[in-house]
Amino acid sequence: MSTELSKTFDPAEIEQRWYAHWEENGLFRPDRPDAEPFTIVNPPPNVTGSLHIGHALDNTLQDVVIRYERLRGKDALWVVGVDHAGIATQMVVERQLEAQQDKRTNYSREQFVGKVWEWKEESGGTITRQLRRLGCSMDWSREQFTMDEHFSNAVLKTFVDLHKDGLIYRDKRLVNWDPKLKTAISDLEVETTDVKGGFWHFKYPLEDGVTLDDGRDYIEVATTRPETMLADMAVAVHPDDERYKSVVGKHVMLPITGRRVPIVADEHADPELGSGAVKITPGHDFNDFDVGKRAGMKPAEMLNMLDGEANVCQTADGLVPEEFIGLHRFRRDGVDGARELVVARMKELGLLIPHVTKNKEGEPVEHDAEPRTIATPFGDRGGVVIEPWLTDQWYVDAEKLAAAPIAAVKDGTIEIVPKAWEKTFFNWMDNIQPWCVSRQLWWGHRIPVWYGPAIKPDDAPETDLSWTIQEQEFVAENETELKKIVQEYYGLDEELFIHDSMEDYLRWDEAVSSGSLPDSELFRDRIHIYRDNDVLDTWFSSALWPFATLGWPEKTDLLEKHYPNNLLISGFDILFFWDARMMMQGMHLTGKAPWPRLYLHGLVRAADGAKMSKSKGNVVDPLGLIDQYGADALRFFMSAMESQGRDIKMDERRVEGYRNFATKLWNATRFCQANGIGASTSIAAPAATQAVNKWIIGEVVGTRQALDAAMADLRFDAAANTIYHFVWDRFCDWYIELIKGNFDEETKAVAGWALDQILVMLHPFMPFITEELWSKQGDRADYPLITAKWPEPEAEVDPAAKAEIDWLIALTSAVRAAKNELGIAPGAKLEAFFPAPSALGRKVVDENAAAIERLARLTPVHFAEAPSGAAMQIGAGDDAFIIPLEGVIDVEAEKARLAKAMETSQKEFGSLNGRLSNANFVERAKPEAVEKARADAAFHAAEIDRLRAALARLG
RNA sequence: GGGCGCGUAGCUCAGUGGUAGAGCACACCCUUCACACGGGUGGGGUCGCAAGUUCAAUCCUUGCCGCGCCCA
Repeated sequence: MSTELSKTFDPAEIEQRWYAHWEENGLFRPDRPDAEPFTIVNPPPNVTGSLHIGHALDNTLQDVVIRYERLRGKDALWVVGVDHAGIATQMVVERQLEAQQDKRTNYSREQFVGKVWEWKEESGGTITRQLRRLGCSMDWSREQFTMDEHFSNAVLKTFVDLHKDGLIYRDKRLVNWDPKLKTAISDLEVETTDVKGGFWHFKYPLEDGVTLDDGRDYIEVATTRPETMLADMAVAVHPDDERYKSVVGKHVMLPITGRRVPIVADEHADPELGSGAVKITPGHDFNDFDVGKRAGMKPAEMLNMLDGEANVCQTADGLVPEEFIGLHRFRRDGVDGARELVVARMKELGLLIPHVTKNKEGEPVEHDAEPRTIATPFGDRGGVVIEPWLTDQWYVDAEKLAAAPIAAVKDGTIEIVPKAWEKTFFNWMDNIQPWCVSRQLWWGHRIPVWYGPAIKPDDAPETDLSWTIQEQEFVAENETELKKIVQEYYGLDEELFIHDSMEDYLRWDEAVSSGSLPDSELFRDRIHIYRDNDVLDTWFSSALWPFATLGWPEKTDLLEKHYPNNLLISGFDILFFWDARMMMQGMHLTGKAPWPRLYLHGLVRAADGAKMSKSKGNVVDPLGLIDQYGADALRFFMSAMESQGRDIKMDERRVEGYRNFATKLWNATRFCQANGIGASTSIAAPAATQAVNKWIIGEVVGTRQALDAAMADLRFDAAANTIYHFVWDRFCDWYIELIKGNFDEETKAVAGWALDQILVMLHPFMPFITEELWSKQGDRADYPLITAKWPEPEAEVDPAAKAEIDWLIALTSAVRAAKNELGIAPGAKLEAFFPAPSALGRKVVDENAAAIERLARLTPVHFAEAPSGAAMQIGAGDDAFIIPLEGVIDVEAEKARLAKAMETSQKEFGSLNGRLSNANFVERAKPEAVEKARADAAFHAAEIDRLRAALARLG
């Protein structure tokens, strides 16, 4: 029996109650050992994070899919977890320390990491609680964290395996260095922004009495970063540049440092740009680094003039004047830096070439620099200008790993939806750069590499002592393995002393040479090694998410069954960061594509189309929307607006509209209950004899087919709109109206069944209200909707019933429209004549007299000629009703109405007839098109006749 | 500079080689016993501009204009 619903729909109470019920009863992952698996993994949000509108979209779409597949009987697994988010999380905890006038470096690494864990335990669950409010049906029982032991082991194994395969290596080269966070970041984490800057022109004096062909004794260079001249190592000119051919191979004397550097020929120098000569700072510029290498410089020889915080330090040649040491690279917080001082000194030396403009009076005005817009790299987290910096870092050979994913997308093993993204994907993958994966942080997966002194290679000549300054790398998953390989290298009987950091090792080394520690603490007889300080890029670990969450590298049953996953849904903004890297790691480590399909959705934008951001203050909080309209309404909004990757503009009115939709369904169910319509007793459609019941069964079938088709193509908008229109326009507006006053057993059974089907089909989009209504429609405690059965094609469309009801709807609509236009009260019941009924028309009128009286408000209907006199004429399909209204209607208004209809039909007929009389159309168009045109033309011809007769009747 | 996407009713968006739709907004009507977060009816669009392909173009092609994003 059904339980009476409250008069009003209160989402908050229902949401809270049902979510707890589902989770407590394990309904997010019912035990279905023999069912076909369906698996998705969530993009793990940052453990520091809280739910924003983008999460709401992303997780709604995933939940729609997973609930749909669960209802279809699959062993649906939605893996959930959070990401340790190295930089972001470390920043949060450091900020907390700052607030207490404390800092990270006041603690040991171990202590600090302990503090991060404490914080994680305390507030790391925020976002997972919020996902629950959205109704997400993830498998919380297996919640994952990238720092979990098994996951961490997988990360280390990956590093070791990639290293073994030669796909990961240490290299000294320029990295994108974030001087605020004091870590390297990958090129994807750099955002280039145009900022206003300057272009300074300097004279570099030529050495040894050399002059240019035009007699000048200096070479002009221009730069946007004057401070880097302290580490200049060359001046480059284009090899074909006639102006400078004579000085290639000669030298200039750098002002300020007095460094003598060569003039080299390199195609990097653009003769069109500035003077055509460029200063080369290989240690602080990516292009210059390449020029330097081409000129024969080794990375180790390249001069570095900045420390990790981008303050000036002494270069290896000791030529930077003392006054520069310690200055920041450029002005910061109102304090001048090295840039400003270099410019000042150059000006004093008369070596600054001023930029000259004219003022209003036409007089020349000198400026230090030419104003310029400069594309400047910023760190996406720290927000400060990135410094190209020469360091040792670990790199993944992304180019090699990219080959398999590229092939997989090309041959369709992986389908990217929408397809337009494939081109972007290829463009990036084809030009992929080595991936810098080491980060100078404490929070994260520590790189499993140790360093020790090198031993003399067998083939090294006695005179070559270069090995003595080399370090030997040991890469191992765990300490046992480490000991094994270290002892193999040094000789099996050596004992080890492992320092936890390079700093510890250096302290020990210092103590050995200075004798500052007693011999008993030095362990001179052991081999001393130390561990790499750095941790791995967070994306290096999250790239393992589709399989390491399932137990990899162990061959677990779960992994066996649920890997590869079936689908990945993510925002397009992490296509490279995460999706591509999952493909690379997944295909290399498991030999399989992580999923056959990748769905990319867009961004949720503010109502005015701007990107939401905290600084703009236009952020819409999804939890606020849930409070106001309910989670179901927000979810439905997200689904209905999601049309294959297009950005979604936030439109609160629309969320409100979907709340109204939920209310509509609530009230429709209340109405059903009030009339004895309860839960269906069968999954198959009940037997039906009445047209209206056969019709609604057919409509359910059609809706389900359209919904399945939309879901198969991941057309969330089409799926949502399909069910929306079925519920409102078919079920509520017509079916319920048609059955009012006719609640026989058949109708009650069919109505109950149709409502159940609605609840099932709508459930993926609006899980809370549907579950509530499902439970209140009948006692189904052991059969909750979340695990109910998706409608199967166990019912048929009855075309005859459909034609009958369509005719009835057309008649009703036509009568209402005519009354409205003629100003007749909508409720007025009118007597009608139906002199020449079609077989269909006669049947419908015979069998639905009550409905025609109630909806069309025609009664009685005579199958007879109408009496002469003024009357209005109503059409339904090929039929015409004559409604005498002598004295009641405005004859002129009816004439105008008919004339307007006549005009429309004539225009249509004219157009159709024109096409049909075109031989080209009849011969060359598709037969169906011709056939349809003929039928339409015939209809309009008949309509014109009917209207003409009606007008004639009016005189 | 290269690439991608978008331009359809006042707004937010679907859509199809056969003459255009939804939600909201708007106008008028309805205190009809599920629902005014409702019901009924209606107005409103040379589908950015131009040319081409085609019997037929909002849809395909090219160019242009405007907007957005990504990469350099």
